[in-house]
Amino acid sequence: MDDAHEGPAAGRAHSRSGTRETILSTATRLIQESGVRALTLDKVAAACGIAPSALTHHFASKDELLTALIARRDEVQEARTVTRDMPGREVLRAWVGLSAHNVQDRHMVELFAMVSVAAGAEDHPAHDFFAARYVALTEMLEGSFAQVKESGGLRDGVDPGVAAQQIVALTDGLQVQWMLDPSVDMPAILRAHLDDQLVDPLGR
Amino acid sequence: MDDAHEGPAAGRAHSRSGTRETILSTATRLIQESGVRALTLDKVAAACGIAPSALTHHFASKDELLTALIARRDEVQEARTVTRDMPGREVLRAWVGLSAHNVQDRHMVELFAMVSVAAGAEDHPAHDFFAARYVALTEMLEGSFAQVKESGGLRDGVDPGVAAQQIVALTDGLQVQWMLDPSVDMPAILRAHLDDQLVDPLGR
DNA sequence: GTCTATACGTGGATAGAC
DNA sequence: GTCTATCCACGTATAGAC
Repeated sequence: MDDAHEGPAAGRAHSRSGTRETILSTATRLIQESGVRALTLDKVAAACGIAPSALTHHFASKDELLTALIARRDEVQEARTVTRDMPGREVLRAWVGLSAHNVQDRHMVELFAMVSVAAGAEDHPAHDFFAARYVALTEMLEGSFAQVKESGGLRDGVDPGVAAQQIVALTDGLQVQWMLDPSVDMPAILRAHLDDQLVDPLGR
Repeated sequence: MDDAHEGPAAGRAHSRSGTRETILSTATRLIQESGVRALTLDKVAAACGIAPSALTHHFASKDELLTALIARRDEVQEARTVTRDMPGREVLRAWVGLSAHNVQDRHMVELFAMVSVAAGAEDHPAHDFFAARYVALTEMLEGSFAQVKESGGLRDGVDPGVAAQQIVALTDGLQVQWMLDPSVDMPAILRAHLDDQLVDPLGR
């Protein structure tokens, strides 16, 4: 993982200060244990064995820390789902599988949903980051849908660009419903949506 | 404490507590002007011309106030879109129209998204309220889809219950994308989704 | 029952010394 | 880079006046 493109306060490539990574994994662990709402910078610092204000040197604000957590999780999940050169259809299948995996990480889903919604506000520090994130995401998926379309796998009238926006939106929205009611079957509902668009069902 | 254990839902039965309504509309106005992030209880109180702690007597917490704002908006929008006895197909059309209307209320969309996501956390005070809200919403829409299905308007394999969850999730998720990129055409994407499920397109 | 005044706790940001 | 120390905003709780 290259931390080359990181935020404003990104360090040199060689710095590799283990502290930053320690903070990220510690914060992740705390969230997985007790949820985002319970997370305070003080607790993170304490769990890291450093002073609260020492965090400031690595992450200028709480929002920045949370955003870094998500960026970090993205890398892991991207590696888990989308390998370059993967056929479009397989990307879609992997996408559905991802939502199945997320069910085991409730608090991380909460974190993700909370921060991406907060970033929707124009004055939020991570607004641009998330905007770019969604552009990249939908473009990637649009490519997958386009690939399926070229091989005649898409039903008439289904536009790859629109389909990409839909699958992303559906995924985000389902997380909200699932948080409110864990019996909501995210993968099944996603698959049903795709099956409405694909000539041949994804199967399982 | 006031009467009984009134949930975050807040009542509409004992409607006229003048001040309560003043607080709600003032808070709404402040949010529409400056967004949710900028809203503090102090500002609300100041704008209402009352002391900050006077808010406590009407809304026990900030979460409760925000939830009441959403409940209030629900009533307006419900009246705007869904009239009882409205044919299922018309409900769906009205639902799409609603998203077109929301575009004019960016900050209220932010409020809605932010609170409903926050309420996803199990320890959030409004968790149960929002869970019930989504159940009511999806059941209403499921009824509409079922009605369309009975008249043969639904494509094979489309389940009314799943379709209801999908349209709600899609709407929520699209709001996130739209906040990050206002060029996202929510109504068009919603309509495209419905047209994939309906035998005859919704048209316009 | 509704308002005011005041104070407390928490949590995030800031400044400067080592 | 990390610390100590401080400050301030905000939400919440308490006591009391009308």
